[in-house]
Amino acid sequence: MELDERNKRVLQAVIDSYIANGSPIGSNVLIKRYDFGVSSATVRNIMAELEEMGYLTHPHTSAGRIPTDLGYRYYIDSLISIENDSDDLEDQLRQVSDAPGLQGEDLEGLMQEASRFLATLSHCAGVVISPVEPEGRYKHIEFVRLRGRQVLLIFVTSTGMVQNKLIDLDESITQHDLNYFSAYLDEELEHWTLADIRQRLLDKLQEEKLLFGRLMEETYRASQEVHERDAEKVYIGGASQVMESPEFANVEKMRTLFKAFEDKYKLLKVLDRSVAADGIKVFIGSENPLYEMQGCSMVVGSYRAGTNIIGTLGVIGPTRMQYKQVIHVVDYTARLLSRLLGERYQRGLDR
Amino acid sequence: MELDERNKRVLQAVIDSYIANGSPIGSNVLIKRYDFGVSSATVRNIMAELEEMGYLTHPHTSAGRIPTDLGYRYYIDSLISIENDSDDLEDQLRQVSDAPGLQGEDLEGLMQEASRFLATLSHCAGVVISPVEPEGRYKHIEFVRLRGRQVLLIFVTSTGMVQNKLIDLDESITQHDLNYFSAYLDEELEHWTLADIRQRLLDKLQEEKLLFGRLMEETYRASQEVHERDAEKVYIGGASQVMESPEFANVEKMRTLFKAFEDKYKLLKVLDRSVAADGIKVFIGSENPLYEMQGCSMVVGSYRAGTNIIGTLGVIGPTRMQYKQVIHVVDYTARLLSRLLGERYQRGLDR
DNA sequence: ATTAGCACTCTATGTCAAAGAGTGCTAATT
DNA sequence: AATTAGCACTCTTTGACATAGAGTGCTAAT
Repeated sequence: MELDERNKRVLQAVIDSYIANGSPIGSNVLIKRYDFGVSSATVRNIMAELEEMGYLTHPHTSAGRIPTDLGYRYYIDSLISIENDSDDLEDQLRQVSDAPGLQGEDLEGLMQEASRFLATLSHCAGVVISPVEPEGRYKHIEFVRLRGRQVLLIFVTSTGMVQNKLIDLDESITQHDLNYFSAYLDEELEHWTLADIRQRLLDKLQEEKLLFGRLMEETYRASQEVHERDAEKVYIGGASQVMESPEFANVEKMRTLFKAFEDKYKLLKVLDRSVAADGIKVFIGSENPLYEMQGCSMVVGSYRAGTNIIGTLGVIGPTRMQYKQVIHVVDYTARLLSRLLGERYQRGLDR
Repeated sequence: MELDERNKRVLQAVIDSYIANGSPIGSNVLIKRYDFGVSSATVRNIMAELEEMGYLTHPHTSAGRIPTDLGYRYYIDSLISIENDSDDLEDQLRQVSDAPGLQGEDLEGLMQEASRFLATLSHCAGVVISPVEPEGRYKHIEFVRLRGRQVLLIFVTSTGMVQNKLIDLDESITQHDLNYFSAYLDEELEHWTLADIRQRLLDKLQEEKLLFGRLMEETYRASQEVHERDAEKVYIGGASQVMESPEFANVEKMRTLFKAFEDKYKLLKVLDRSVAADGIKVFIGSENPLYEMQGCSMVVGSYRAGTNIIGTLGVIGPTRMQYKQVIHVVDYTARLLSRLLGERYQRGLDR
């Protein structure tokens, strides 16, 4: 699959041009816009060659060429240079990332803001998955008696994540007893990892069928739920951006995409799985792991706390997107989010 | 604006028919489908009359009639009978509302589920605004020392709402001191309403510039934030449903609508304001308080805890929607949500 | 190996006619 | 006086057809 220099240049020109204008591009237009030093007939031959290799195609005989998914693949792997970005974009990035909202305290707000940030700068839908906290360990459980048999359970991890659950007991219990039980759990569970405490609770539960049996049981169940519910959340921002691009003039296509957006769980799985490794990944059209999105492309990256990858983010848009810019935006946002969350996690450390 | 019985029947027939089929309806089709006991010519005269009164219009001379917004208004106010619903819908409602998801513990999940419930049954986008809790009173504040100068503040109301905030102190503080301060606050603030405790904290803050000055200050700030952040949230479910209806084949129109969906704050204001009163409200086309939605209709209602209205919910869809069914669905969902939340609030009471 | 030239293909656009749906008016009927 | 039959008129939709334009692919010449 080696392409000589000239063929590469033609392929690049076709794809650049198609990305910019969205219309199939023919040999005449091509030599007018780019200077290859050869005639249109030669370009035609080259294009035919590229088509045979699977990088280009044309919608019908008398139309110009457009890239195939394979063509885009080659383009991204070998042809685009990430370095020479327009300063324009760089400025815009810095400007927008200084705006308020990204600085806010609220994790939820930050996620939402980040997804919107991605969307506005990439003109695609922005997707951010909230961080998992691999460092999280048991810190504290608090029980608050609300009314009668209703008790609020509050679960705190060492990273400051808080989850709560309402439980109904069979019989009333005093706040004093609750405090006692809480102190007991704190002692037994301190510093254990989130994964481990469930087992430990289970052990305790079987070991001693004591006064707090029922409460213990509920605590166990809660810890399980906390584990499940804390499963990462998916934030989608600026979905309406994708409606801008003419490829989605077809309403049916768009509906499929938006349906996929609504099934956040599926999206989560796909995004989570696909970004085990480092760096930015691009899924083009049919490469897309989600069937509903095979007409789209996805550019995804990951953000981290220290050395650990703690979350995923990216954009979803038409296959014909400005890959160069979008890759840069995703990369930038990933770093930005890493920094912002890093601040958050580090801030309280002893200095 | 009095219409005689026959005119009413014709208007109703036209609107019913248009809602069902989406195509303008002419005099011939009308007399074939409904039996008025008069000829098409007479019906034509009646239609012309209705048009002059502003209830009907036609897209061009040789097309049939379609309802105007005013026509829909009259239809909803005077012509549709809510009672005689199809048993079909009733069955469907009961069936879907028994499904899991609506029973879950998580408030956030419940809201999301409810919005989806509305969407699937109405074939419109479902909107639910999370409840404000007028009954909420101070219950407990817990401080958890995470690392060094970082302290997690957890705020609990009597209704079981939990909010948390991370604060950075200037100097380290022991968990023991934090517990002391927490106990102090519990004593000082117990049973006060959420609105009042902020003032009370402020008083305390000025009164005693003691050891906990900084902590108190942060607590005050947190209480303020909690108040603001707890502002109702907007949940939109099944937005892709509206793409089904042919009136949104126009992508530009759809984009406007989806942009409006993204600006949840605006949506919140409008929905909140419009449902001060009781019962179901319908906004038709240009009646819509949101400019971006003037091509749409909104059916909104409110849900309650006891006698207090605590939240709003509804659907947004094309002006040509199945009002009768949709109104019923919104009403049903409002009651359902009232019941589910009622259970939640009541469950812990002493029995 | 490159290129000029040309036949060929397919789309996009515009025009035209015919069919169909529906109206509004008039004159006749009840 | 209200209703109706009848008819001319209007406007959209559809399909057929011609034309212009863009672009290819092939062949033969360079």
